Amino acid sequence: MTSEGLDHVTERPHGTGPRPSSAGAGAARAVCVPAFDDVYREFFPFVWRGARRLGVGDAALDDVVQEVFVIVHRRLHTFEGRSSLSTWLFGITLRVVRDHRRHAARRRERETVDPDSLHCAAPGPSELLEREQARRRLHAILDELPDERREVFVMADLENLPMGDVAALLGINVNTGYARLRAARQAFEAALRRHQARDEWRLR
DNA sequence: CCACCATTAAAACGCCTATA
DNA sequence: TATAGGCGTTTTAATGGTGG
Repeated sequence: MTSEGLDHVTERPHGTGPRPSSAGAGAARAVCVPAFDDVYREFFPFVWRGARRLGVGDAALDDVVQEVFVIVHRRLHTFEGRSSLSTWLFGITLRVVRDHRRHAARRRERETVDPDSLHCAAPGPSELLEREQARRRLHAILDELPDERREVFVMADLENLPMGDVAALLGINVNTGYARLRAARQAFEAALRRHQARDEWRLR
């Protein structure tokens, strides 16, 4: 589920390995800034998915993603390679989504996925249907999480960003990030069980 | 005052890698 | 191949803030 894409441009696969931001790297790092077109092509699904999972409704999704890439286009030359490109992009996505949330709240039209809509999917091939239902369920459960936990959960678990980067992006202590992630996982599992139990009950 | 929750620091654990 | 060390992650306990 991770966007591999252009991550190689900034080296470092997700997970282990020395962190590019680790102190003591006295040697100058040659930062290869990728072309905007390549970034757009490679990371559009990543940004789209991230914004969706952070709670942007279908109606505003295109605008939010567009806004992200407008900023990326403007700021790409400032990318220093201190984190991976996907982390940098997610930071921008996060700020745009938060702005969107504030405006949506002001307009009293925060967009959420109606959990009941889980059962309104149009008929089709069973596999497509199952996938669509799983996607809706995921978003319905994510909508139940508090924003702070949702952000950590989406970045760390769903997009596989390293916790150090997640914490830095959110401006929190890394252990706080882990505590939130743990709480989010527990809440997610509990919600998943609730949804499954409700489905089984309805199918009787 | 008390209970609850979030945050933080520290310790413990497990995995990976470099080296002999 | 065995082992030491590094690093990321998890767990636990302490602390502070907030609401009833």
